[in-house]
Amino acid sequence: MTQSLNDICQVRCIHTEKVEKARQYILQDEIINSLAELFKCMGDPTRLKILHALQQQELCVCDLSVVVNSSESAVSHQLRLLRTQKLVKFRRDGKVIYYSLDDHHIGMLFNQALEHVNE
Amino acid sequence: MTQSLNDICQVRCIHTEKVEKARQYILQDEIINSLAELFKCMGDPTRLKILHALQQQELCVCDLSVVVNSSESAVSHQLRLLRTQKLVKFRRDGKVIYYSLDDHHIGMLFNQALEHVNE
DNA sequence: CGTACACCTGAATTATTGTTCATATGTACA
DNA sequence: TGTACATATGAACAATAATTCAGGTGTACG
Repeated sequence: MTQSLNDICQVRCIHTEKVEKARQYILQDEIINSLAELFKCMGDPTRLKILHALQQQELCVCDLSVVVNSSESAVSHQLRLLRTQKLVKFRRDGKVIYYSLDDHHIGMLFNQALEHVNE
Repeated sequence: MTQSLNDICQVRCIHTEKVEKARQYILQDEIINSLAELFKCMGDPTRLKILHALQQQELCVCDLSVVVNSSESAVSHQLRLLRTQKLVKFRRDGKVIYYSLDDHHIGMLFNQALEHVNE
């Protein structure tokens, strides 16, 4: 798991104690990667617009493409990503597929980020 | 600002009322782009590791590169990005430059995201 | 059935991004 | 002033990602 002090490269490291302290605080790569995936998902204007629109109400692909001003194909591709990351869910009603947010944390992340931006 | 119903492409749009409602909810592109920039910043494992380490304590570039297991140059490049986005700040002490988080929202975003991942 | 329509998918293309390497700053200290 | 060291930077390269285009599902309804 956590490497000991002895394993730390002594050449580059300046503050050995601080580095050791930081090492014990490190998150597993698996967790870091999941977090990065999540943030990456929200790091694209088109996807953000989609998520924000879905925060208000469920929408079909067709409507979404109009609202976010992108092609249906592009929106569909992005929705697949968002689906994979469990950010959105969908229900089928005949030919139409309605998308909605899958997790209330997304909205909170969105608002939290807004506070950072508005400073 | 907000376009009226008449401006909506009637061909692609299915649910006119829902689309109109969504249009009134739309955020300015400027805001969306700022948000996307912020999330994009947090959408990379190396940068996330950096941010997480800085959540605990301030660290110099040298230490950071050891902690996140990346080259000093790579870390320096990433830090510049984080600096530009006002996610981290720094202070100089002789030859050494110490970095720390610039905004408490970052930590909250981090924790909020963790909750989404842990489900 | 077969046509229409909402949506999905894969390949291709172009744009963006992360890292490396070589070199440049800037500070301390002899 | 000159050397050492911490950090920054620019160019180059490889990897990733967003969009478009051309077709492929799946459902409804005549």
